[in-house]
Amino acid sequence: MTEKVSTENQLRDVRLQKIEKFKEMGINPYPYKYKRTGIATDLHEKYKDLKDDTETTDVVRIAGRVMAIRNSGMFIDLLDESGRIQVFTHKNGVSEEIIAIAKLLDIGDWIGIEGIVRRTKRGELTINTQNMELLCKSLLPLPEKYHGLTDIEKRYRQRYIDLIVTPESRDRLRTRSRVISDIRHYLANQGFLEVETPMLHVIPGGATAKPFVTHHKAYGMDMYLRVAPELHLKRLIIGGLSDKVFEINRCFRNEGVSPRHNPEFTMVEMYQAFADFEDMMDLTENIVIHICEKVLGTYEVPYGDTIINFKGPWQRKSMLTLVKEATGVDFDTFKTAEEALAAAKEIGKIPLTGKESWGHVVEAVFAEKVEPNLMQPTHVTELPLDISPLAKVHRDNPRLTERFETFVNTWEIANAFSELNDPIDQHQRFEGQVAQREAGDEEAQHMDKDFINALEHGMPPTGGLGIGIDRLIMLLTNATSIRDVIAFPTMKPKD
RNA sequence: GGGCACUUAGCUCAGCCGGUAGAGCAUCUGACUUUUAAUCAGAGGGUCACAGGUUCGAAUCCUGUAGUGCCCA
Repeated sequence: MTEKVSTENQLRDVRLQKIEKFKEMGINPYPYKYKRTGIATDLHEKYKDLKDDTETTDVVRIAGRVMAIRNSGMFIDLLDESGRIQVFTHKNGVSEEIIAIAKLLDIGDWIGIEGIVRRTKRGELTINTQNMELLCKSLLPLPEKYHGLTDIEKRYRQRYIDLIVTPESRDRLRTRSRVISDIRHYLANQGFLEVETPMLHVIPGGATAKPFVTHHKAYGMDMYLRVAPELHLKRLIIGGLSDKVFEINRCFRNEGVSPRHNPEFTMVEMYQAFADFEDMMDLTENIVIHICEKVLGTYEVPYGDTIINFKGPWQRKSMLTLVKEATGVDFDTFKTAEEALAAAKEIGKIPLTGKESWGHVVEAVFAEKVEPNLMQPTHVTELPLDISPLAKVHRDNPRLTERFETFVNTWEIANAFSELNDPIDQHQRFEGQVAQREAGDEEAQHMDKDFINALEHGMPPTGGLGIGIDRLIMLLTNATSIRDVIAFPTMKPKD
């Protein structure tokens, strides 16, 4: 036995031996169930007025994971889904078998405790063990109790460990779940029908983005993971399935990874017949304000050094106005892309190739000069036509669309428009996109003839809105990375 | 895609101008017993991310690779 074993294996071996000891005692280290009668926070609430150094006669059954062992096993901190509670096991109060079980426990094991509720003289609510059952023996050690798991990479790769030892991670993902569930209920209450549309697309569409390619064997063809559900949701509006539809689901974009971009992310998209982009602005605010009320209980949300105030109404300004305010330049006065490019050059530090259209120039100036200052919720309205291939032309200005993007903390969290329902116009826009693709723009959209065909059957005036759920949850939970609000973020394999 | 930084025990971290590895927690043995980062005594535990190079000698200096983080595009 000269073979060297790692510390981790040594620690694991010790626990494997403990499993054998349990078996020798006739105890199954992986039993089937445990009937509990209480959880930690409920007990803390129920007995909050119990005086120090007082014992009740109430017997409860709790279950959880051993998180700390003090005084040679006399005190155990148990963690269940609701929180922590202390367990006290004294050799004078229980059978020898229970003392034997307690001696074999490690941090990380799951146990069930039946016992009497009391409060210690130091004020800690405690369950005095009468009976103890091993519910699952763990083999691997948990991170250190004081510092927890600080290795960011390990927290993402092994989220199960992070969740055990990092309360903030549990809270964030629980908030995420509540936010999504709340949006779902809010929209349902507003008469929106929840639908599911394909993840596998033959033609990727509905957003300006690079798609993932996959392959369908039986059909012998490549397919794309969807970049947006937009075109299918509009088909449902055309079909009259419901005047209001929505979908909460994953989209996939084959782009770089950053603190604000995960290759797969969650969007809610909703479409409302007979509504326009102004109605969608109201809807955006109402949804977020509703979440603030229901989930956070406040409109003032701290993020980093600032406080974001979600209380409505939010500022609404056109992109051209904002650009004018920031630069003093009114791009609406330029008739051609050349004039706009020259003006942008004059402003300086705008990344441009010189081949941009008028709208792309406006967008670039906006991104550079306005976006970094949009901290409080702001609807940026009336985006240029040539960067909005699915939006309806503005009723007052043919170079603009009835579209807005909502910015919070400098991030775009929503994108919406009066949906283009003129099939001839849409066909021309697609052709423009195809031309951009052929000119080398990988993000430009494809021609979707079936979608044009659908539009030719008539889509009522419709407002459409997409909200990026992950970024919204980042804002609501003060998360610095999108990876903090996704349970299992995309990570490159280590080996 | 570019720049910078990080990677040492299961976890959290030291390790200086190059001399062959340290602490706390966790684990094990024992003591103690109403603790809460329990305490006390002792013990075991390392491919210093990986691959090269310089050197008598590398965790340390150099180059490359990988992963992660931050900033930029």
